[in-house]
Amino acid sequence: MQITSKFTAAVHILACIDIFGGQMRVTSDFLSGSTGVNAVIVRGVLGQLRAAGIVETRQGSGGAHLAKALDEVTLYDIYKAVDCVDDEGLFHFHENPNAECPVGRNIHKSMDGRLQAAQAALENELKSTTLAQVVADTRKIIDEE
Amino acid sequence: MQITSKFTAAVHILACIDIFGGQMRVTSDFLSGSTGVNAVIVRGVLGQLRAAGIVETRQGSGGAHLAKALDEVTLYDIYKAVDCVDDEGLFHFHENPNAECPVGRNIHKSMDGRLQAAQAALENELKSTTLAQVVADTRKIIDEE
DNA sequence: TAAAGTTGTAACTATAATTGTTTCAACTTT
DNA sequence: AAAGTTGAAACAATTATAGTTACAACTTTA
Repeated sequence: MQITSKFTAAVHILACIDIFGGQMRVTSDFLSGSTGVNAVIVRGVLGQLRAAGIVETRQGSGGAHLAKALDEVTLYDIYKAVDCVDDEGLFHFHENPNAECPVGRNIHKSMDGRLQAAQAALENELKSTTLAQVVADTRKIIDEE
Repeated sequence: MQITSKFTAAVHILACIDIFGGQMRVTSDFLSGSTGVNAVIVRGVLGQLRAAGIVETRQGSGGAHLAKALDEVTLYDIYKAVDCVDDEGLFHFHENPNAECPVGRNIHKSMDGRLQAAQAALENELKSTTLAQVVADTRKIIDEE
């Protein structure tokens, strides 16, 4: 099981928009070239980021732009935007526990809080890092190359 | 994206082994009935739990038994046993970033540590709860019914 | 020792999720 | 009007998950 690669692709995309946005028009085709992700998928990700208020795009003119400051976007915002984990939660209960068995009808209840806590721990960690930090690290690595 | 339901099924199975193990033989067929999970899948999960040293099973005689005290098994041990997340990690990098792009060839490096930290936060939370706690909660809920 | 019941496992199927692809209308700029 | 772009629908390919069928190996017990 793995979280969709659209998440890391989205971070990559946002880093590109910041790093290359000054010099050129950052189109879905360019982003496809940098990420290795199909241009239609890139446009899909950009659409999700747009819906979340993270980027701006326009038909025709082309080129994506950031809609927020880098330090106002956390990895969690991106994770939510690309819908890594749906409303059902990260953990997936087996679906037909037997209600006639005392364990079967209660196991969900007795685990739920703990599983939610684990998911929250993951998400809080993602909230603690901003795009500004990731882009700063990326720029630093590039400069040191 | 969701973590395999074999994880919650495994916890359910272990709770059943503890709660019903005194009174009866807890077979894969019985566990299939309580969990609603196919008996062959149950046997597969039991095999993984056995490989991890958490349960004991034997061909022929039937009936699974716990190989450890309830408070010596954490949710993390079960999560590892049923292989919820493989060696690649919870997060999944897009696979063909362009090495000729400065962002493409460095994004992995600049995100990796933070993604590992997020995964570790999840796993540490799972380490903090034992099967003893889950079974105690389950028994309590059953008693209050 | 034969019968019944069970585990372990391989091979296969069904279903769902993920990613990629094709196609084209709508839009903007030149 | 032409060129380039986004948005989105429809479909295909691939992979992952869970279920199913089938059966050999094993244990108990009658």
